Amino acid sequence: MLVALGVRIQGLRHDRGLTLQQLAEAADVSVGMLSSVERGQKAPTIVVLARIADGLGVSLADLVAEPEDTRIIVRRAADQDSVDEPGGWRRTVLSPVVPGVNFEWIRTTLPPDCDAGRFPAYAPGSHEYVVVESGTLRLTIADTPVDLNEGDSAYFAADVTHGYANTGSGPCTYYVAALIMRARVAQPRTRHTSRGLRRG
Amino acid sequence: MLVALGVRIQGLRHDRGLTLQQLAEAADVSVGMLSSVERGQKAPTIVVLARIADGLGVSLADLVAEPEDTRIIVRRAADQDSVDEPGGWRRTVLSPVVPGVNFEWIRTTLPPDCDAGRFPAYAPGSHEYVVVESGTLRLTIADTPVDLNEGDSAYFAADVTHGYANTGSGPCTYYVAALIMRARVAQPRTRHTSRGLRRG
DNA sequence: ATGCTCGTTTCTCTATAGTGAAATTCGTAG
DNA sequence: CTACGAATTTCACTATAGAGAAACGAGCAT
Repeated sequence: MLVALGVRIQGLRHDRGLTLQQLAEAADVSVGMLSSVERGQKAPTIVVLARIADGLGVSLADLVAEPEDTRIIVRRAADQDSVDEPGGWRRTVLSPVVPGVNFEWIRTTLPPDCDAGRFPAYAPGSHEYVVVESGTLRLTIADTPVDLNEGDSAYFAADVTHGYANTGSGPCTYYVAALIMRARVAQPRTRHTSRGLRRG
Repeated sequence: MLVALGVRIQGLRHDRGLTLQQLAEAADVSVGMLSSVERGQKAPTIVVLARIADGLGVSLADLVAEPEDTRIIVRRAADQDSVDEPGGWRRTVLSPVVPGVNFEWIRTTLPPDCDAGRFPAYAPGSHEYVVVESGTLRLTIADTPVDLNEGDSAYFAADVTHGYANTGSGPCTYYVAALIMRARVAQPRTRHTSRGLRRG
């Protein structure tokens, strides 16, 4: 875990063509410390890690996030998951499942006067973007209703319950792009970290 | 900066109804340390911060990410930036600018046989998603061309040069959703410089 | 009040993060 | 092969993170 962070930092440094001392100066961290961190031999405090991130021009969150590996994924129209829900509405998932990325892109068509129901609150930091292609969509964020017409777009923080409904007399088609943060709920506690035997 | 992290941790702990000792046990961290961290009196190393994040059931990246403040942003169709480029193609930016979120959602229409040109490589970790609404789109990732027809969607890592072109005889309309990572190039220390994002 | 429990803070002490400079490796030129 | 400059690693030392337990303080019952 430490070495992974180290190689990640080193990779970013090499990408920018920086030497240890250059980055050390830019990040206001000693060269030796930087070297140790890159090789996973020392665990930096968040303050120095934040300085390193700043020196690299990335956010601290970016540094600790797992790196991306997949390169190109194409989903043909025929391969896309189209779900015809009982209520007469149709959803098409446009985005592929990419490990480490919590992005979903969905095209939905609702028949006239149809309520797609409410969705639960996602973890803090989740966002959703909506664009209406045709028709009228009533978006309800927590308890606040917003009416969107053709061409309107909206953004909202998705950490509250939210619902979609077609309030018009014709069908309504809209796109939803969602960045969902994952939040694990109180796992039975991993015991793989039985630290405490190294203290004398 | 440290106190901000502290109150954030404390808030998450209170949300879960945990006491210092409960979280300390769940996170395998001493109570005193946890207390100090919550009040910003000590700077934890990433290993203990990772354990704390684990105990809270959130990812390390979630912990260090700035909290979201904006709640709902609506952009009416009339307010959206529609740019008619010289080449005869039209771009509409659907996503609003949200601080801290590097997400852009754009609808583009290209006239027949039009090349929208190539875009530079973004920072590692950047992604793009594409959906073709109508027509035929030739996507070029690095040197790999991919042809997308109506309804096809694609994902690719945007840290290489990439281009869009309409190779068909009719107009082509497509959506691009982009998560762009920011990367600064070796500035002379501190001072958070701007972050200019733009996307075609 | 007195005693009890729960939650938090403070205390002591050891392990280690972090610095600055010397030592080492590694190209590359002479 | 030797010399030299740049990049990285090792070394000695100081500051502090982190564990463990004691001390503090707020309810709450008797």
